[in-house]
Amino acid sequence: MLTNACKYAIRAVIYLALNSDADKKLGAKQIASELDVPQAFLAKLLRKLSSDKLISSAKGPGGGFFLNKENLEKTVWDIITAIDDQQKLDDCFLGLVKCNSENPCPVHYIAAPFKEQLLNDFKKKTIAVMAEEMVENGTVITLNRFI
Amino acid sequence: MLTNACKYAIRAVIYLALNSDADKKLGAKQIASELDVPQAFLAKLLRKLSSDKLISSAKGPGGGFFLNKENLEKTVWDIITAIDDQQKLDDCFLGLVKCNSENPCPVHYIAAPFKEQLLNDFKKKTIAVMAEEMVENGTVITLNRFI
DNA sequence: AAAATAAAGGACTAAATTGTCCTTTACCGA
DNA sequence: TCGGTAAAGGACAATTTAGTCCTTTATTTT
Ligand code: FES
Ligand code: FES
Repeated sequence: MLTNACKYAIRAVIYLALNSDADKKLGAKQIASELDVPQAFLAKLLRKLSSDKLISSAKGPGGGFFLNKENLEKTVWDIITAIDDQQKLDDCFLGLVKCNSENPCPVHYIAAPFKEQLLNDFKKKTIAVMAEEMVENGTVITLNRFI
Repeated sequence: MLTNACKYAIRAVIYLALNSDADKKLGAKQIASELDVPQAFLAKLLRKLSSDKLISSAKGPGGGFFLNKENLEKTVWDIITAIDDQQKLDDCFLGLVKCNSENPCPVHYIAAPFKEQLLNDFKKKTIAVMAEEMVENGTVITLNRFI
């Protein structure tokens, strides 16, 4: 579905949404350790997100990554398309060339509504909204390694 | 979600369910061409399925692969576990170490019911039932390359 | 028996994904 | 202005997944 790279990136951005701002930047090292993800690999992903303006960064002492107002209005979909060259969210679950209701595979009727919902969420909800919902639901803890 | 290998294998078995029996065996080459899948790769998968007694085979002229009664009572889950060493169907969609409702990720409430349904289908429905449903729904065509 | 056929088996290659490491650049504070 | 800090960048390595190819073995037909 999503690559590891993509999952790391999404988690990192949500983590930033919840824990950073222009006055509280976070280093790649710190984020990686909080998310229990390989440092250098995450650093590379953060660079990509930064160059795509999905997150903000500052060099030097006291520097790091954070989200500004524009960044908070991006969507998970923006992250997915930035990291995974070609994403496979609308692929058929059983590998048919095309997933559609005219020629559904045996699990299509289960998979299709799910994919639709998921895509809708990914495309419509901003990072800010996602983060907000997590706070409301008390699911903040889920982003780090302690189950 | 599922590897290509696994998808190929599932499609091949369903294809066999619909088109083969002890008196009408199908060669790897033929199946691969019908499913538009790499021959040698599929052949390897078929060997594995055969050695795991999920499909039947016969060597020599007139030989090939087919499903016997026992084979028809296997499930998609059997195929998945035979091909993908460790499957990732219950992984969290955003890469949390554990997917559960105590610590749901932002898409958990969408993903969880889907995964449950999918797993249930994969584990409960036999190949025979799957194939039957496809015939009833007229979805046979979907297994080959012509959308 | 010989030839043809098709699976069984396994060595090998290719590509994509995941991950590491080192150098450079920019920035801050002393 | 100098030293430390942290991102930017890119080369490189490792692993996993995907796919090919060739040889062997069993079976059938002539
Ligand atoms: S056709 Fe297979 S998931 Fe839609
Ligand atoms: S916790 Fe992420 S899908 Fe369940």
